[in-house]
Amino acid sequence: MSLPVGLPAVADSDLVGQVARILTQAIVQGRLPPGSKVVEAGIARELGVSRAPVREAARLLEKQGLLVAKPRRGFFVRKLEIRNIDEIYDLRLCIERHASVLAARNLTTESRDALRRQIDVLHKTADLDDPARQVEEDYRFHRLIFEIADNRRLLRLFDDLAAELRMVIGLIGRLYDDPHEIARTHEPLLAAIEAGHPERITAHVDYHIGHAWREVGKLARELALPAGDAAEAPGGILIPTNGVTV
Amino acid sequence: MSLPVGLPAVADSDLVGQVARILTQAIVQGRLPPGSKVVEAGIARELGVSRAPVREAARLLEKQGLLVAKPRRGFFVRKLEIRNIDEIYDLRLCIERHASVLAARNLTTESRDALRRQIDVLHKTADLDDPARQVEEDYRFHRLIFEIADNRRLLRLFDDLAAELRMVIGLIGRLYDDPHEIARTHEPLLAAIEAGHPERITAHVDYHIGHAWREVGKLARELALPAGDAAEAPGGILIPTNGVTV
DNA sequence: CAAGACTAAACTGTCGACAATCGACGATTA
DNA sequence: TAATCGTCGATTGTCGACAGTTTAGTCTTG
Repeated sequence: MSLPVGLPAVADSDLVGQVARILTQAIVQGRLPPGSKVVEAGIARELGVSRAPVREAARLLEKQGLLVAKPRRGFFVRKLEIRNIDEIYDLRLCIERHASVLAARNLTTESRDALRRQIDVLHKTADLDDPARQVEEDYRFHRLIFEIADNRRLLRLFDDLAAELRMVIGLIGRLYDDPHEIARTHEPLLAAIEAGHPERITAHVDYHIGHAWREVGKLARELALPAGDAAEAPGGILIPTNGVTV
Repeated sequence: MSLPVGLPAVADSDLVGQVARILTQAIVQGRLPPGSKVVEAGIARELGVSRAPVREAARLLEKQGLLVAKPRRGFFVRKLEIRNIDEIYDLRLCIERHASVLAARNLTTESRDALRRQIDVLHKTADLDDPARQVEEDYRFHRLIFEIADNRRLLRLFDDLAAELRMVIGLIGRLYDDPHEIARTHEPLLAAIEAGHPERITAHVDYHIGHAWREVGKLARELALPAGDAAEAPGGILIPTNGVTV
């Protein structure tokens, strides 16, 4: 009768997922720089697979916003423009406020401890002089908040945004000169969440994210990234206005 | 030399996009009911294309949340669970507050008039006794707000959410008994946006969306949709914690 | 020397094919 | 009788191929 003995749960072949992860990594780490072309056959050969899974993975990344598809020309790594950065941070600010308030509402002793532990990790990591790791652990903290908020769509959205943000940060370089600063600024945020006052929470999120936004924006402008007000890519699948046939 | 004669913009071959739109329509209109299996070969045959574009389109819809992919089993229309509805409305409330405030900030006489005209359209549509059309025009109004907010990511997100919402509404049936009610409730919202007070705006959005949320939730519970707290689908592509090699 | 025409290579979009796997159904066994 | 096993059709995952288009490079021409 098959006792529910544990769970080896064999690894799915799932080439598409793997390719998507690998591509994401490559983009986020800057190995595929913004604007560069993603040649399907090249990726396929390099990974030892055929083009079909690569295309499907590329489509996913396109929907996620890391790639842009130009018909008959292929996929390109999305270019970083000031406008993109502003859009990303604007959206992030919007959802992180919300997630933080939700997290406060759902906060348990365990989840609170998890957040505290993560702040400790941030402090410890600060001594390592490993910017990539620092970014990673920072991401972990904020992701925790979204996990506690307990809305899977919100979490997915954050992950998608985070991938783009990593691209930005990777390109721009380290964010703070003092890595301990990064750790310290999380404490009042957590305090506000523990206190549970929505206004205080959003104020702290605004300060926290807004600071990063301004910093990144400043650096981006120094690097003279294009503004990018042009239409760029038509984007998502819009539901056309058709005479519904229900 | 090709004078830049604007705009026929021939329908790109772009099979993937077309298939995605068609599939979206079918799902939203309930022709592919929640939980049903999407057989690649079947769709392909029916549309007269091969499986490759169908798969790519399905992957897009998966990322969008309309489909769920079970490895080695195929794609299934996402089941409607109470939890999904709550997540969708929660996220929608979050972004629509934000978009409305942004829209107020960006409001011009033209965009204001566009919103007013759309309310007129809503009133006119109310006499037609065409629920599908009513939903369509309602969607238009809210989409306008996101367009005015002028953040492409926000807009795309709204479109994605809207597709899921249509599925919900299509399944649950008409939302209001009095279609004029739906039109009237937009007026104070627009008034608040014109006034430009963030607090008043969010309050009105909360009321407006919250009302729909409660209505839909009530109907969903009457239909005894499953709660769906189970893990369901792992979801987005997470960036694994790897030793970065920069 | 620069602008344009032409050619060849590279690449995308799409297709059909094949092996591996899943699910159902009936046979087998305790 | 109920549970397990084996078989078979249906379906997915993946691949290689081919036509049409884009791109890069070369050659021509004013």
